Amino acid sequence: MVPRVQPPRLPLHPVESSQASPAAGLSALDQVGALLHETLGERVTRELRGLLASGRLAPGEKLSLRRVAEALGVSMMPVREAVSRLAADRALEVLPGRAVRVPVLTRSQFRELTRVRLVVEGFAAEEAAKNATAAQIAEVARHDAAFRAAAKAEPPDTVAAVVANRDLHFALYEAAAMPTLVEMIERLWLKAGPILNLDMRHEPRRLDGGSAVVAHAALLEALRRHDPQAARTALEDDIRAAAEHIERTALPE
Amino acid sequence: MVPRVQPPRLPLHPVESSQASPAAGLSALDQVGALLHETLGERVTRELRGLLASGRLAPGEKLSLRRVAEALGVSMMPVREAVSRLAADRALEVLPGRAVRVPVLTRSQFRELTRVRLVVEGFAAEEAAKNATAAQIAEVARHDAAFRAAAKAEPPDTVAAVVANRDLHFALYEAAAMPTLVEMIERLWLKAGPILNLDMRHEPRRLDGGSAVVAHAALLEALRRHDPQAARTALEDDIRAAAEHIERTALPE
DNA sequence: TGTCGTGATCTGTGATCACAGTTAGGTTGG
DNA sequence: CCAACCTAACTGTGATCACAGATCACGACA
Repeated sequence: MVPRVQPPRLPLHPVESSQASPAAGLSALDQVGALLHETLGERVTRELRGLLASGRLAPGEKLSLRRVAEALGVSMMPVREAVSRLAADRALEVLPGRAVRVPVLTRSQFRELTRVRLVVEGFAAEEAAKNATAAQIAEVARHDAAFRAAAKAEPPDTVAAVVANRDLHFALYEAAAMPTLVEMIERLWLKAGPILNLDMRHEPRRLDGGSAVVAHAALLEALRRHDPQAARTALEDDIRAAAEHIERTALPE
Repeated sequence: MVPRVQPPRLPLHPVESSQASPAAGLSALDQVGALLHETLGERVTRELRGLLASGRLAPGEKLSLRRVAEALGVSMMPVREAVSRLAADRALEVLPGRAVRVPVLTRSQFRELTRVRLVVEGFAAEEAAKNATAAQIAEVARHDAAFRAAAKAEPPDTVAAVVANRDLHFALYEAAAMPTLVEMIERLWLKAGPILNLDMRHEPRRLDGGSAVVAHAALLEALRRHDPQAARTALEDDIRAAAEHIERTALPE
């Protein structure tokens, strides 16, 4: 009865063990039960988030709850919960009578998203420049090195570049020490992720153009000088350059 | 076997028919199937949102899926979906092994939320001042009048004031013509709603102090002059005044 | 009188089943 | 050969059942 013998396995990445950093200065007993509990629904949510953020799920692609459930080896229930959450964030959309699919951004939607990102992430960059510790700056530098390596490789390692770029940005935002803000930015990236990364996958030569490399270097220097205004400008340049490229090449209508 | 004969009916408000404003310039046929289809889960989500935004659900209050389902006359399933969505937005939180409850903001969380609101809503005010049509400005003025009436009544009509204040702010944000931005602000308000409105309910004399009235007047004048900078400043004053009052009176630890 | 154990009852989570609506494919009639 | 119908498969939604863990109150023991 099964229409195809081989179920369409989704390209799942391994569970990234995002080990919570242990809070210092607590009795050993206090941290025991903390990281144990993770719901299946949360796991599926994280899985789908990763797929979206890395562009493995293309805009317009349709998902089936049952297919996803089968691919992940769980029942339909946790998938429903995950899709509900992501749909609430507009990271997925459910058509009235049909299937659930990855939203396709119109040009004007993408432009608005970019403007919001400039405001919110620009603010995060300012705060990060004010508050960043030496260790946090070093972390950003580490991801910057990884990004440059991936971009300058022959041929460019687009997958590694996408990951390094994401890590670099969020290492910066974490340095702002504003959890709500970081969550908000994650939601924005979830919306933009599919186009951004789908494009980078198709057009790896954008990497060696160097606009991102230049912006990242300026960002790091501003961070080291604790110069909020320069950090914001550098980040805005980075976002704007990527957005302009997307608008030219990968946007419908 | 039921512990109490009278199930604890939630104070549900009637379904506010938030009739979507008809998009102008469309064939009548195009909007037929649009508002027909509403899932039970979506309805419950809207219901809970209203309860949160209006402060009918106090911070720390615990909810039971079965109780809510019973109160709304639906099965547990749609409630689960609604709670999943709201929990994804941190408008509700589910304790690991326990119940789901309205989050209790710490002082530092509230401060961060306020700072983010200043940035995001300040930007929205700027854009609104640039783009607002005469009709949109009139709409804001209408809600301002309603707010002043509620605030100056004897005794002050706190419920009407909360509604008018919300309508005023979102009429402003709508004028920015950035849907993603408005959604983002709605999420912020959902987090702050419980404390803000719980406080206004307990301390109605904050209304006649007039800081909000003054800020709203300045906002309207800036809007009429299409002065983005003044609009931002007025809105920031409004947010800051309310936040300072909350910090003084209604915050734990 | 204070404290610990214990069982009933509640919690959210997950799975399974039923259903109405839609889609797509295959067949039939022109 | 093309178009229209019609059926079978698949969609998300909702309900119901089962289960492990946590809470709370009552009662026994010190």
